Amino acid sequence: MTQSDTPHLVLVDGSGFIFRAFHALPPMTSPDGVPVNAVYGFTNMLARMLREHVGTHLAVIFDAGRHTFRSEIYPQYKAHRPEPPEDLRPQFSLIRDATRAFNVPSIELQGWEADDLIASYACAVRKIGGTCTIVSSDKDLMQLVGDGVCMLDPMKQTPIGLPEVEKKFGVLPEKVVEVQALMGDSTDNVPGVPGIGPKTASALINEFGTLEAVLAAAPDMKKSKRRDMLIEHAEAARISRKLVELACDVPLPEPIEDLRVRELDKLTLADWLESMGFRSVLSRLGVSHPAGAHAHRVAHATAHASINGAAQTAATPAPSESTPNAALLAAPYSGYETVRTAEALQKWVSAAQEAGLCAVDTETDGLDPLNANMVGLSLATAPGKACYVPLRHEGTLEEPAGEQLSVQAALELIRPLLTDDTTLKIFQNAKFDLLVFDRAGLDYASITAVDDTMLMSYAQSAGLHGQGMDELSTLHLGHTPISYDSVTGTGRNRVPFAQVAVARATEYAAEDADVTLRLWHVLRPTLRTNQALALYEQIERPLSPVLAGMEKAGIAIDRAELGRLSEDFAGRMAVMEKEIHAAAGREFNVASPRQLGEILFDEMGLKGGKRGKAGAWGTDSSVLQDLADQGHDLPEKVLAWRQLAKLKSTYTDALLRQASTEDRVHTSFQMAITTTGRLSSNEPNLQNIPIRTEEGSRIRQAFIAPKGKKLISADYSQIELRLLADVANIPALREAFALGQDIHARTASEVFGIPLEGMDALTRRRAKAINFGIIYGISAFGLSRQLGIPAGEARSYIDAYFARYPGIRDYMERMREQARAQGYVLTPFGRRCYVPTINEKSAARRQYGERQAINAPLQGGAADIIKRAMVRLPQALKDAGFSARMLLQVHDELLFEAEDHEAKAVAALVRNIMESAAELSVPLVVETGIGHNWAEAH
DNA sequence: ATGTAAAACCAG
DNA sequence: ACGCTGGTTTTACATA
Repeated sequence: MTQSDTPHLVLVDGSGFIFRAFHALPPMTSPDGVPVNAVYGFTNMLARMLREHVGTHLAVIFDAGRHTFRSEIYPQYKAHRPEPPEDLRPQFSLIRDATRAFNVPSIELQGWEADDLIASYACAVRKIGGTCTIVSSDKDLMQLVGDGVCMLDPMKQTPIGLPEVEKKFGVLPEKVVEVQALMGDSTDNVPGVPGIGPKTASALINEFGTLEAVLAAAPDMKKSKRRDMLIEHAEAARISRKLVELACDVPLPEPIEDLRVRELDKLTLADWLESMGFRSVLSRLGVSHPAGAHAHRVAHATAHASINGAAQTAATPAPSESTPNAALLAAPYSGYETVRTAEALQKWVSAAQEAGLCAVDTETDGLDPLNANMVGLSLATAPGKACYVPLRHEGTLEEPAGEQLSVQAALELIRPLLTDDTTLKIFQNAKFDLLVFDRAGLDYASITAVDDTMLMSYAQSAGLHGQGMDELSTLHLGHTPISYDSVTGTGRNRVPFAQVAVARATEYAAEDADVTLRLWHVLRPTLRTNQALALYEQIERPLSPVLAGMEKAGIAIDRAELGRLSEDFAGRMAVMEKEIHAAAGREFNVASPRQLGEILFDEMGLKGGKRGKAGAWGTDSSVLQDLADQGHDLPEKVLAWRQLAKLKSTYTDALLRQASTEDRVHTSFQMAITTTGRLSSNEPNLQNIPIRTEEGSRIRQAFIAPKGKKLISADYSQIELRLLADVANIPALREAFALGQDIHARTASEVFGIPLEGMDALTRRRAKAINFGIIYGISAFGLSRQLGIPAGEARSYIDAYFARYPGIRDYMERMREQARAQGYVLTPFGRRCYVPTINEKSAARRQYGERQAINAPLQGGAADIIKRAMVRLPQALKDAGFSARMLLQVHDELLFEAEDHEAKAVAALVRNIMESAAELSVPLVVETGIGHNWAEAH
């Protein structure tokens, strides 16, 4: 080591590092079975510090004990900290072993936090003219940055200097304590001033300079909640400042000169690394190592753990990484034509037909295609070559819209193009434009030869990124199109598209068509290379006009009945509200969970409250139900009130508002939202109409068939479990389905070893919960909570389940492996479901990714199957001579409207088509029902 | 005034 | 952190 006059002291925040590494790294164990992931991360980091010899002096600083001067002045300080997790506890002493093995001094001092020691060493080294690097990402240490002191993020290996501190706190390091005093810190229980967050705090400090100056200025501020809070909580802020300010004058347990970087004792180090199984560290250090054991990672850990992140698995290149050809990138996104005459439009139509393809886009005065009017349309025939046809622009006195074709005239000119099945029409989200044309007078069903870039992208990248045009353009073309907001303005400056100047509208709208066309050129080849062509051509693309028809049809509601329900709910809520206020002892907003929490747990002093992330009391239904079960009156009443409030606001009132003058509600199905291939429904969401409670089912009764007709419901029975039996190839489950047995009872019989005959309800319920749990990627914790049994018991159920059905465990592991290796899993029909979080460092997020990977093929496979049936059904109904219409899809259920006299025959046909939509190793079973309303049919 | 996050709860 | 996939409403708060 070189001697140097100006020491450079590296201080490693050992305590901070342990927690961060523990949560960031996958679980792993040493050869003798002790969890060591945090130790491994620490060892790697320390090795790196020594290898890159960033400093002349080095020490690792630890916390010592829980009691410090901070808990003296504020007993709640860090009081809510839970005990460290079980897997972390044995690692604390191992990390101290690591410092010894590396011959690095470790320093701690009773009564002081590591942060204070670090601050004191930093001050001391600065005083003697040296420099200091603090290896930590703890924001509390950022106040020390500057003047020879900098920080280094130990995981990301990125420096934290003045710019980073300023970005984080909005002020320079010397003002950080002032900001922290105002904003507080919930993780350490530093109170701060309520209602003041990072933004407000830094704004105040930048204005007044110090906490004291802010507090002094508070009484003169304009009257506001903020002013009152500053005055009321001034003392809390002063205490907070004392809590966050680090002590610079702690006596140094080791003089700085003793911290000079020491020689490694390679044998000691190699021995220790060997005992921990850290062979990779050994070889990286260039220390010769004896042959032997290596780190054994537990079953669920990725094999690519590394704090450098160097060995991340690479997902298969997404379509985004394909290189668009040069012509696509070269043509400018400008120079578009405004089309104002029949002749000009005719020329564009001819050009499109000559090219054999074009992109089409419509502009409207609204986002609901069933109520929006066409304001203009655009065509693109080649990259960079596009036009806009204004139709309903209004213009102003200074800037008249100029000559425009009528909607009628334009439609007649473009009809031959749209109905020409030798010219491909490319849309981004075709369903929307189809319905816009339909409303304008051009039957959507007559539009042929359609491609949809949104669906082309979704079919190969669900879950990887959004499928909006702007996002796809930025991703694949490297070009960000003009935003809609910049054209129409936002907030109260927003104008309808019809009032946008035609020249500006042309730049925007023609570009959209141009971008759509270019996206097609990029996505078309990748559909094949990503093996998504069949999925797109046979499922997604043909489904689009089917959904358009369903949205257009809508479903009839019983307006009078919904009105009565609303009244009924309102009346009962009013009574309950009075009772609730009486029981609470004062009036409050029953709809406010926060106020309710204060009443229950602060004022009434009830026990059993849990605080959420933001520190607010949790008052969800499980909490209230627990309190009700203890005999408390108020929580039970609130539960009942909430149920009615939900039903009224979300369903009865909203449906009455949304229904058309013909008393039908028209949902919108989103085709490219979910990560699994499911549809979603919104405005209104008709996929979550209540059914599970008595009150809720009254709302379903208000969805009706018009006079002379019936509703028919057809739903797949246990489709996801059938897929599981098929995909995981579980003989017992397959047999049960083949025999038409009660699948949950059969599971109970297999797993608990009791006869199928006379199965008791409780045991069956447990088996059912496990079956569903498997589909969702179960944990013992989750199952225990679901069933209200101890976690240990739940664990033993799961073990018994896996012992009986080892194929399911294999399936789960296969999906985890696939997701890790490729970044996605596949449904049985080849749909890719990306799982972007699968290789994350945080254990929680990674496990979430693993559950997604297990669930997606089942949920997505079911979505594929019902979509296949939906694509076939309209034609099948028509071919059979039925006038019946498909109205809704609810994931495993389809709802139809049919003439009274054909209802039974329609139900039989529907069942047939749905059951034959896929050929699995287990039968698909569909149950149908017929009724005057949805509740009856289901 | 307008936008957004968090909490709560509806469905499969 | 705590089983998967969604959407809507409300409150509470930050920002224009």
